Amino acid sequence: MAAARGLYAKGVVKRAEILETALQVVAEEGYSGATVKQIADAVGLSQTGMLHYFGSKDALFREILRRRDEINYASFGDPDHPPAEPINHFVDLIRHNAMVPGLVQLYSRLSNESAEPAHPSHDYFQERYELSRQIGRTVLERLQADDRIPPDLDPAQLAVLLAALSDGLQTQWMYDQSLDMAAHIEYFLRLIGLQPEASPPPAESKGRSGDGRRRSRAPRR
Amino acid sequence: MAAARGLYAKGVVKRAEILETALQVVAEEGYSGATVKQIADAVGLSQTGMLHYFGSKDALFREILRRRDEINYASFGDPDHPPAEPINHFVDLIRHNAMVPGLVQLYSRLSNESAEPAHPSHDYFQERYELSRQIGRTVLERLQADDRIPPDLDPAQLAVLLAALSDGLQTQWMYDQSLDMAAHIEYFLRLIGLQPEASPPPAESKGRSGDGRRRSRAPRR
DNA sequence: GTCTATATTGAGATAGAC
DNA sequence: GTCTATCTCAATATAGAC
Repeated sequence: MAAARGLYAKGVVKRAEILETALQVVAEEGYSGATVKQIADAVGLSQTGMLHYFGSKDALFREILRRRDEINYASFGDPDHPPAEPINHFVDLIRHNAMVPGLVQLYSRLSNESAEPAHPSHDYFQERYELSRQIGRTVLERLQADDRIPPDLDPAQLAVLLAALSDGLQTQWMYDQSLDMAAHIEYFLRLIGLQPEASPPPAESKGRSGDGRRRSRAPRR
Repeated sequence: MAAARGLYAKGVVKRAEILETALQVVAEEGYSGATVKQIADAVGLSQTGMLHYFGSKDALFREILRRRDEINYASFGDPDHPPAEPINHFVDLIRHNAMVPGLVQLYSRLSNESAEPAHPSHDYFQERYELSRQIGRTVLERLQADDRIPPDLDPAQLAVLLAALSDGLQTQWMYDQSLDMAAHIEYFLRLIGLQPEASPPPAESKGRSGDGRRRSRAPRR
């Protein structure tokens, strides 16, 4: 009945170990280096030996991306315990992406290849998109409650736009790494009138002066 | 020396014929149906017979997308002779995309798969992105000159955002066809304060009344 | 649990006849 | 110019030994 847990302790550890290595291989070697064989070699297992832990190539790569999300959430904000300034963390995450071209490529390709309903990773990505939009919406509602973006904006629609921008900027960036993804997201945030976080609670009611809300435009690019 | 032109008249016609058929196959059968064999069957040629006109699968698919752009430009605005209202044509094009899922998928996949510098279609997409941004920038500058978007916006940055939105919305749409891509683009355009086209030139200075520029928010979704 | 070795599949490229 | 038939190649899945 161990199948109920699905994995023995040792398997769990090994699995995790494989994912860490795979993540590194992809990040370093790029998407082309991301073949089952390459990863198996890096882990020091045979192809079959490694696939045993995941079942198939698709499942393995799906898990790589899942693991990456986990790491990103940990570094850039856990959805259950959102950081103090989630919108900055989002921008940081975008900025971080520019350091790991291989992972960006892996994500872009898989998310597009899995679009067909019959694809084994279809449901994973579908849910992931729903989740991103939901997180985005929550964060934006929070900003709205804090009076940092105008009350007439629709957080749900903005969340869709942010998710689209994130994906679309990555594609353009892959063709031109001089494009500054984070700067473009920041430009968008300024467009919607995002106000900087008010310094904690200093005596003076600072940062919310009577200048309405439209601020200076983006400087870059 | 016929190689200078590269093609005989008959070849040119056949080529065009193949592309039209291929376009239909992809649009109808989806990306999965877009195998060399499937297209060759639909055209009534053998795989080799057909590939003879293009050289390779990559080149064929690249040409399919190129031909599609041609058709879209013709229907939705030629870049050399921009239509009276290019921004509406852009939105129309997005709306039109929702009618041809197979082509959207083909485009999304190829544009992501070709991101590696070594890929045969890399240059094609790289140039296509540059061109889209350039067209976008020109259109936005025009809107700015006509006082239909605020003067402090940066057309170049907005062009990048529009291209990213277009791509990113398509990806999300593939996972949820109830997402209205055109409506989201329109929402973005309202966000940046786009004013409706002034009715040609009626005596009354209408449509540019003193309401500043921020208009009502998007209604949908 | 892990390996080696093999099978299978699928696509695309090529050669040479008609 | 076009077809038939064949080849190569890569990649993943599977069978069965240790």
